[in-house]
Amino acid sequence: MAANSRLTIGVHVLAWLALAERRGRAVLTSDEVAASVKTNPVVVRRSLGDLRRAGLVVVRHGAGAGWSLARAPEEITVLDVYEAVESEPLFGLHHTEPNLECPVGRGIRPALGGVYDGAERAVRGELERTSIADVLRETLEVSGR
Amino acid sequence: MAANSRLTIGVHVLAWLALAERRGRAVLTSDEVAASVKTNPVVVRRSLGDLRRAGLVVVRHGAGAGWSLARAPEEITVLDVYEAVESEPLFGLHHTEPNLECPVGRGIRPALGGVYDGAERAVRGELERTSIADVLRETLEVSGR
DNA sequence: CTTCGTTGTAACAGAAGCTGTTACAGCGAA
DNA sequence: TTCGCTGTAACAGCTTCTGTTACAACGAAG
Repeated sequence: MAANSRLTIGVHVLAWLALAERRGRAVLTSDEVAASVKTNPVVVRRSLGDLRRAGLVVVRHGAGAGWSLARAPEEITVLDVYEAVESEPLFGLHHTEPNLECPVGRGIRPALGGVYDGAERAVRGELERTSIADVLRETLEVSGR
Repeated sequence: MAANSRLTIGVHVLAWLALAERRGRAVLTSDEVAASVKTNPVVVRRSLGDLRRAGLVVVRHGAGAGWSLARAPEEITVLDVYEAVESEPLFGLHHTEPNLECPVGRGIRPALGGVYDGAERAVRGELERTSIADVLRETLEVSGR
């Protein structure tokens, strides 16, 4: 499948907000964020909406409106972003119920569910190890500031 | 996205072949496998084609044709199946290149790539811990034989 | 060497999801 | 009251997945 890029967009947006804040720009509009991601402002607002519902960013309305981080970038992990933007499990079970008259068809789903749960736990544990501040630091090292 | 079910189909097919073999049916046709998965035989042949290219199953043509495992179910891991049926990475980067004039846009992709590589490694390590024989055993425990 | 059941693959339709885009109502600070 | 920005609906284009039909190719059996 063409893997979706929502996690990438979400992390990019937060890293950019974190850098702007460090530079004294506490609030960014979706237009300004979209310029860095190079996509449409509505796409960014959709992503920021997910992040806002998860409590990772706050929004200001009215004149001088825009977005900022809800807490320090050290305290937002990539796992937080993953949970904010992703609702589907990593692996899907059968689209249609397998044949329940077959012993394999009858028992395979719970058996596979255990394996998939383990894989999800592994991914989450790994994503939790990295914060937005970590990503921003590595990003700036690569881009040479 | 609606997660795809190819890994599930692949594991189901192999578990069914393993059980059939244990019961003395060394070779199954795609029709017989499809009856357990409850889907179209062509869908099963597509999955079996992936598994054959990966060396997990062997096919016989002509009269009495059909499929069987290429090696013992204890020596096929869920990771083998994952690699046989899945080509895309777990997480996608930006669809369009971000703004390279922005420090974040310039460095975010390699930084995120490191995080995603770690997550892929974690998933693979977890999938490698379970064999088709393990899945079959748990499946039969659940289905009560 | 013919027969016949099965494989391997192309082609297509329908459904679903993602990205990108336009449009516009709603909000709130100034 | 104004004005800039948000929030969201609606739509198009693209891609992928599943399911389906169709048919050429293969090879064991007789």
